[in-house]
Amino acid sequence: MGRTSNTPEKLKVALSELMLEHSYGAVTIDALCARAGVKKGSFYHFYKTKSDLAIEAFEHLWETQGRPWMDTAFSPSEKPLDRIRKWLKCGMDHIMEDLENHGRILGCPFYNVGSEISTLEPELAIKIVEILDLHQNYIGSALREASEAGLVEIDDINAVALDVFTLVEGAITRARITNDPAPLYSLPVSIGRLIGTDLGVL
Amino acid sequence: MGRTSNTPEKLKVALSELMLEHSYGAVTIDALCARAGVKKGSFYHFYKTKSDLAIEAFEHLWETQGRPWMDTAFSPSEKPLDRIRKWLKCGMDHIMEDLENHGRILGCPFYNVGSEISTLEPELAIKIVEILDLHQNYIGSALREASEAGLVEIDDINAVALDVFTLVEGAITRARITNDPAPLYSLPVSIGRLIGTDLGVL
DNA sequence: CCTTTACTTGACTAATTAGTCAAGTATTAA
DNA sequence: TTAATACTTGACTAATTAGTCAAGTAAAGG
Repeated sequence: MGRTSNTPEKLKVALSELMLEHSYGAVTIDALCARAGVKKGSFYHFYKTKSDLAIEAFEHLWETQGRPWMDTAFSPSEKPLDRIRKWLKCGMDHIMEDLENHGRILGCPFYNVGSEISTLEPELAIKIVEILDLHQNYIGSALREASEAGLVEIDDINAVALDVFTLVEGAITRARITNDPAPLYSLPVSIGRLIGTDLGVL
Repeated sequence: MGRTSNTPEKLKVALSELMLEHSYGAVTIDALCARAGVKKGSFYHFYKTKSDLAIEAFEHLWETQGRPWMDTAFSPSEKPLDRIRKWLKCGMDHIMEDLENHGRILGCPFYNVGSEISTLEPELAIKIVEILDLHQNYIGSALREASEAGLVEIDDINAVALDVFTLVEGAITRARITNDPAPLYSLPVSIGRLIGTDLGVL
């Protein structure tokens, strides 16, 4: 009973965008509501704090963007190493789209906001870590398959998956800081070194 | 003439600490002055904005901590690859000290704040990029020497130096987000893969 | 159709934060 | 010693931001 509403969705999208365009802390409730096209009372009808909304916003971001992207790239229909190539390619394309649309490299919301809020918003940090781990598992499972197929020789697959993901996130963060995609270009070669097989050009 | 003052220094130190403990945006002028033991009027006597102070704070941080650390680690008296080992060792020690003193992994101020403010404070971002480049040059020059000494075989030394630095920064950032030093342990091995020579245990 | 109720709105208060300033103080350098 | 002045202070204003609420609206479900 009573009316229904897509206000929560609008707020999640607005916060996701604003966090990435500026920073988590720089997003005021007023600016958030303005972007969402919603009045402040509505925000407080659904959420107690910005942090509460952020947790849902990150879940939403993962479900609507992260997971679909990862599922596509890491589809079992591709050969294991091709999955990693496809992942890098899609990520790169997405970053270049941001650059065209915003004139900025926006980077990864999970890493950006994670490092910003880790000492301030423990519950939000937990959610972010959860999602980072999900990403990493995709890489781990591709490497495991590649290893089983004899395409690579890796002792500690989880450690290498972490390295690969860490290098990529580090490069994306650097790209955001410098607003320059240059640090991303060498990733296929560098990841090749980490896993012991050149990934070639994307 | 007139009195002298160490207020600017106290403010730089206070901001450096608070940025790392919380975030750049979360530091209010009031909190900053309280930490520095200084009244707000004094802050405005010396600086126009927090961003102005931050630029000097980062310079100060580099001169008093970053550069001495890098100069010690990358001393020409060490063999080129030992310099990288020493750099990692010192960094690791420093991070573990933070963990003991604050109960937190605080990470790298340049990377943390850089990714937070890159879309908001262009001049501050420029200063941060400048300092990141300085760090990277130390690695590049050690690798160049190692290469000339035949200790490693690397085509594009600058690219590999970037990779090494990026991997380390990515790992430190992850450690901050998760408040767990685990991502750092594998760095010597992983960097070994990037440069083509195992660095062994620190 | 009509009742119930979830949602919306705008106008409000309270709290925080930024920024100003005139008066006072301490130190330098002549 | 003292005059000049750089720095300090606390009390102030202004602006921003968070958060509240009573009254109104619209849709779901009977």
